[in-house]
Amino acid sequence: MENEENKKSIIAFSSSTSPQSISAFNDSPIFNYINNLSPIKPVKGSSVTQVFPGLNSPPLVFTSPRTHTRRLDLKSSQSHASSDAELSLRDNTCNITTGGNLTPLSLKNSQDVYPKMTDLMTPDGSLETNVMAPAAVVEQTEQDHEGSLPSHPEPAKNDGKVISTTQQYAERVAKHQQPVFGCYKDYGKGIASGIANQPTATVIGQQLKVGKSQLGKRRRLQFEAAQERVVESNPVTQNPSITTANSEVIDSSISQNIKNTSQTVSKPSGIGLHLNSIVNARPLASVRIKPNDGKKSISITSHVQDNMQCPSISSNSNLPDELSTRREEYTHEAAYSNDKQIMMIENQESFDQGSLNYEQGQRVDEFNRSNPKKKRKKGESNGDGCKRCKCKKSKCLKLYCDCFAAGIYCSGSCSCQGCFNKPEHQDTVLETRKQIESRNPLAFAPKIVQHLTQPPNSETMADEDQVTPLAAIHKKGCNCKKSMCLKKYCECYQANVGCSDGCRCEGCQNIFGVKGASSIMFRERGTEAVNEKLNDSFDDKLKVGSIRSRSSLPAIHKPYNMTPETPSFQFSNHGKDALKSHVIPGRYISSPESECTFYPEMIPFDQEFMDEFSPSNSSRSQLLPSNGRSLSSLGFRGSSLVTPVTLFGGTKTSSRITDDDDDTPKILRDSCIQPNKVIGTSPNKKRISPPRIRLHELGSTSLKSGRKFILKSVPSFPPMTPCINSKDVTGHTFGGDNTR
DNA sequence: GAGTTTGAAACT
DNA sequence: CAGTTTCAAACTC
Repeated sequence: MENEENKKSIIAFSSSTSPQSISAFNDSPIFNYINNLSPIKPVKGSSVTQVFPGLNSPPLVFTSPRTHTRRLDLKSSQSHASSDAELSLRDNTCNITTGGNLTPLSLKNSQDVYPKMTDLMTPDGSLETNVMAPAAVVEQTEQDHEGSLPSHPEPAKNDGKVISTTQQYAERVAKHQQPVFGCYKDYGKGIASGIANQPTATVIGQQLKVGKSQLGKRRRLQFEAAQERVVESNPVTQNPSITTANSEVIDSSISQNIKNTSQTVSKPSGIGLHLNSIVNARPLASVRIKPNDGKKSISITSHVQDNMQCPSISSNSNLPDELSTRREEYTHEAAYSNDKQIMMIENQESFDQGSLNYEQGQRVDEFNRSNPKKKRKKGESNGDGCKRCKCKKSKCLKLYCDCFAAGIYCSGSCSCQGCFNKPEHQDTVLETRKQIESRNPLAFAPKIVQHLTQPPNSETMADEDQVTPLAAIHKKGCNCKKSMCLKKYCECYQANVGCSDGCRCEGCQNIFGVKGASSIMFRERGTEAVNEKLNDSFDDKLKVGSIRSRSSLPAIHKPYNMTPETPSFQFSNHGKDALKSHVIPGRYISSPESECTFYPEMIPFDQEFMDEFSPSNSSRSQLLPSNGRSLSSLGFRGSSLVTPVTLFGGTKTSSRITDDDDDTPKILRDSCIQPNKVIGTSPNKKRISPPRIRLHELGSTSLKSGRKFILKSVPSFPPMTPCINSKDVTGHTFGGDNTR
């Protein structure tokens, strides 16, 4: 009975979008409770990036107005979560979509959002995610954690070991399989496989811990899908495959000291993987390990990109005030604060090194912030961080236009003239886009592709501190003649990637790598040079500063270049799994032991699922136990969406360390390559991370038990062209709607 | 803020 | 595919 009631409540809340229902909700004890938890004051309005409906190509913004609706169905599904594979699949889809689409920052106006994106979420149209739903559910869960949550398949057992201090709670929740935060829950495979429970439990435990320690944050999490995802992004939390031991370790480490934790979600970038999206890119996230009173603390910081915001933001009338408020808050935070500290985990072991990069990053950020001029130029973004164009003749219907190229509509912040890149001209936009794509199928595809490179010194890599280098290159290459690839005129430089043999540049001096030279060598040089410069001073030599700012975070800059926004986790295995240099859609694997640079991407779906269905999912970050088993469900993934093709088109099932085993057509692979992935790499290929941080260290047991977490990069970028259905230009583009 | 430089995109 | 033109961002003053 109780379960039924719960379900009803949840559903009712979820489904209700009417003012009355909202009002009712606001008056509910739960809501009050929530309000009491957070000091944050409600603000109205939320932002949503306007994206071209029906664009398959680069997933730009994942937000969709509909995301906020139909939550009922989702909820219902979840609460009724069954082992049904189909259901799981749908959930998974939903989740994926949610993860990508719910970028907090981008959600503002549902009506501006491309309709199709919303649809993407649910194959049958019933599973759209609703940001609110999670919160409601959470509340329900909390209030009722003792009791009866929806009937789910019996959750996996924790072997009697629970994960943390909040273990009890977690377990209870886990049993009910209630999504604590947002959409991540145990979507997809996890559910189907029935293994989702454990992870869920872990996640919940962690979240709870965090939440309890920081009510305000917790509240945000509840209301902010994105934030939820941040939490979800925690590798430990989402992966069903995470064993109890692992969970325990991680959890314990987390529980030990969650302080100063500001959980925020990375700002969504409305820009896809196109080079444009990379411009002005900043580190999305970084992991820092630093000593803290004798304890090792790991802080994961997501760096929000100023420019990744969508130009068009409007208020979302569908959201309750509270939600809107949260969104607003988030938006502001994201807009004005590039660095989002997502989580801090403290461990009791001593810290040795590894904070350098982070510190540098901090310095860089500070530098950026302290240099308005630079910042302004750099992003040419408006106050809210949205990129804006100034097209005068192209009508914003050509690739000249950053907005168009990025797949987003121009907004009021743009100073373009005769702009057609607006929702009201959707047809024109789509048509033009089609036209361009017909000319060049990959016109909207990411220009930056990553490739993993074998660590310079494999022996060195034995060191756990090593991070597998992940290099990125401009697919097409630049053609610079005068800038020597040292200015943003150069697309390679702009993307913080080195020039490659594909470049036709003259006098290349790209600090990220010179054409024709060993990328690693050059990158190292570049990084070192950058670092040196950083050490010199931040205030003088803007030029240098410019370079520094972009490259200053050796470990980080790469990642952010490529990724627009989604946070993802990455653990390096020190190159043990290093790939040979090649373009990879995302087979990046690194070990947890080394640093983790990551984007707080949260994709709630099970990685294994992805593995099985996606040929090109490689870029997605994924935690894998050393034994090769996927720790999926960590929910880390690129901001980008996973197109249906990406998710289901493939047949590959396992090891995808190299492209060799990838059946994905080259075109798909290329297009799917994600710039977004996290690259836990330092430009110089040296260990970036807080070197000594190893998961096993985090929790004394986990690693000792022989398990390692390997972060696998997952492609967040959906295949563009290949995935495009000539007919289905309509929408479902970014989310994976194509899967249907 | 205006003007210049630059290189990608578009065109031929 | 190469050459030219167009375009808007990056940059300079």
